[in-house]
Amino acid sequence: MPEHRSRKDAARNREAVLAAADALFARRESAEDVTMADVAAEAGVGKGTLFRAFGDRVGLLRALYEARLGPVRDAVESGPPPLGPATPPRERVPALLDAVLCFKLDNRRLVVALEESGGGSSPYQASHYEWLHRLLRDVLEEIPGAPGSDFTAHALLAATRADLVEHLAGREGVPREALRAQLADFTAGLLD
Amino acid sequence: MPEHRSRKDAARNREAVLAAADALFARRESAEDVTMADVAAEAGVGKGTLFRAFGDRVGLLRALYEARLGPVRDAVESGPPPLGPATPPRERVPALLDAVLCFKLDNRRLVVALEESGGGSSPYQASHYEWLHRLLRDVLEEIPGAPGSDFTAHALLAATRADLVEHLAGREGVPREALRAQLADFTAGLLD
DNA sequence: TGCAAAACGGACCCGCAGTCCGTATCGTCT
DNA sequence: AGACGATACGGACTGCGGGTCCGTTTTGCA
Repeated sequence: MPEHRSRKDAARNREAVLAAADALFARRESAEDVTMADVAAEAGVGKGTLFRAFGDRVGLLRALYEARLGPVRDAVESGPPPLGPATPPRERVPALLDAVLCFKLDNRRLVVALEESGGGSSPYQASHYEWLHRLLRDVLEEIPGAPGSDFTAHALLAATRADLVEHLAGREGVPREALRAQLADFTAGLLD
Repeated sequence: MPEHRSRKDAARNREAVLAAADALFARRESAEDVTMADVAAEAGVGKGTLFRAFGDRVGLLRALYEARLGPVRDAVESGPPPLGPATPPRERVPALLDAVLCFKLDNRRLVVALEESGGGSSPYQASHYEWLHRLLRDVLEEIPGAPGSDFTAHALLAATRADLVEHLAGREGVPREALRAQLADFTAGLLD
């Protein structure tokens, strides 16, 4: 039993807001022009409710992000190869990066919004980035002959930055499979 | 002779604004909390003047950026090795990346501000990015055995993203030389 | 010196994130 | 069931920053 169950209306409103935000991000061109008031209206809820549930804009974005990321996290932490922990490092690195790339392709607008939000040096302070970085670094560490896995992990993840993906896939129209292939080539080039 | 000399007061105010913005970015913690009104006040100028001279916030940032970038551009386009055009490709690639990294280290706050500004998929629409990308890609192209130089150029540049640099050098306190060495190792790993 | 064009500057407007507080709902205790 | 404290609701309200407007001042040419 959870210590303090949240009230039923609160829980339902939370879901409504999440769904509304999802719908709006899907519908609108850029996440930039989805306002908090829009989300509240779409969810049929007051702004106060929205902010109480998520704190601020970034909180909402993060909540959505975490929800979408869940399956990937599971696949990585306890799934079968080539993503799961039983995979040999040399195969797992490209698999991880491919998974990240696909995730960002599937959630472009949301991820762009999240990576841009919160001035200063986000997205590098977000917990999911730290998780991913650590994981990738540790896997790289197990491949002999790779220098500076910490920076290498950062650099590889930087190649999947949301706005780069958006630029290539969205603005320049590079097809999904081509992008995946290029990223795969790139990482392959590194690991030899 | 320029076709239309701008009026003397206009020119002087433009310089004053540039200098003021420079000073403020140097003084304040983050570029995020330098407002246009601040810049105008520091320059001893009205907001109208500021906006007439630079169009908008991004315009001001770009102007500052171009001014700082000028020397680098010259060194790359017509300077001596290892940056200039006479350098053999295999040496020029790391030299270029090192130059970019140093530039971003020296202009952290400004570059972070510029890369974050203008929603959507900037910084990939900025002309200087396109210039840099093309250049790097063309140099890579001349190294045999490197696949997909277009994406590779993007990926390498992504490793010098301003917010990553800010995170490592600023937040985590990685020393300048260490960062340069890590980037050098990384690119060396790719080119073999 | 006179006068139009160009530039000035700060009051003003607008849109949005985030707050506040009077009202409505929940769930529990008797 | 009734009632009452705790919790949540919602939308009017605030603060702030980017960008505009327009009456006033400066410039530079004749």
